[in-house]
Amino acid sequence: MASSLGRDVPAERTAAVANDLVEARDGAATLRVFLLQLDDHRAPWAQRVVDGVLDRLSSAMSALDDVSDAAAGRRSPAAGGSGSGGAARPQQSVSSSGNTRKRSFVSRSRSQRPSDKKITATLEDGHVWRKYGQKEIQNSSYPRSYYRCTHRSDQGCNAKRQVQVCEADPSKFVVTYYGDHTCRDPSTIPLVVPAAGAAPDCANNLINFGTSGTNNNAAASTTGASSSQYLAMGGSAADQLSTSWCASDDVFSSSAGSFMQVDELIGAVVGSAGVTSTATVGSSALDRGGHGGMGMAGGGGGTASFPPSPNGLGSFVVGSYDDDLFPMDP
DNA sequence: CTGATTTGACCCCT
DNA sequence: AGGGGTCAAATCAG
Repeated sequence: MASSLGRDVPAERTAAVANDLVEARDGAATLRVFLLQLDDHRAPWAQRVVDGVLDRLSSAMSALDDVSDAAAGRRSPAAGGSGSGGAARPQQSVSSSGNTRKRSFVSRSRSQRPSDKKITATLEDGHVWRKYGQKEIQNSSYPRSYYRCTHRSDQGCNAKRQVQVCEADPSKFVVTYYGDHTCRDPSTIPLVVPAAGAAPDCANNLINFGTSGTNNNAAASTTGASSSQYLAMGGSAADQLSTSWCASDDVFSSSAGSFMQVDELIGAVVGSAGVTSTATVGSSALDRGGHGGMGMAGGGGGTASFPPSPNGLGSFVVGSYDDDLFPMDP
């Protein structure tokens, strides 16, 4: 079909560019969070500037998407998730155990391109995930786990991710993200924007990259209370290991509210295109798996698996703030 | 009781 | 035909 557009741009290159854009966006989002710590006068301004950057990045990414879609001769929009092959073809079959299973093929966005891929030591990324499958993969000695955003049902958030233990370094995970979060659940925004007049020192509760939490975010394990409600930020900040795939380690110097200078931060974000996260933030994920992470919640429980959707705390939720909070200046 | 995970089965895509 | 992504019943924890 389309032939002219994508032909000039090698797929690999567009993928690389896309990846850079994703990382830049992440960095900008991170930066945004920090700029919010500024005083009331500068915060809105900084907010707008960063929003502008995010907007540009987003549009660049979508433009790139269009190009590569055209290049790949992609057919389904995959945006809403519906469409693609199967169409509406409800089927019914009987499993070996005698159960009748009806299946409706609504969204089989199979050839969806990853929006991001990271190698990380922690599975937390600030979103609440729900595991919906696990599978042994051909060329891998470790199973692959499939997660989707918890808010898929209530908000139609199509974000997904696949998690697999890194072959080269089993202490790390290869996390592949598909789709973007469209959910706007406040509970996924631990970074509470200080209400007007709120004491700024609550910053410590907003982001805490402190190392005190080296081990397990076991608390983050969903199995506890309703995972979507997990928002322990208020309590002991010391227990919160807010690691993030944004390679925060490279950017922030942690500990008790000591934040980087903004310009330093910008330099870090821009300079290091961000964010290749090999965030070796403790081996929390593994630790967690050790002490009861495995099959802690589920049924049968046999094969080794990943910790059940570790909701992350750290969190930089791109575009998660209500715009109303940041009115435009005249 | 509610909600999350496990796990085998199903089915699309390559 | 087989691999891989998803579904959904079964199971379990809080």
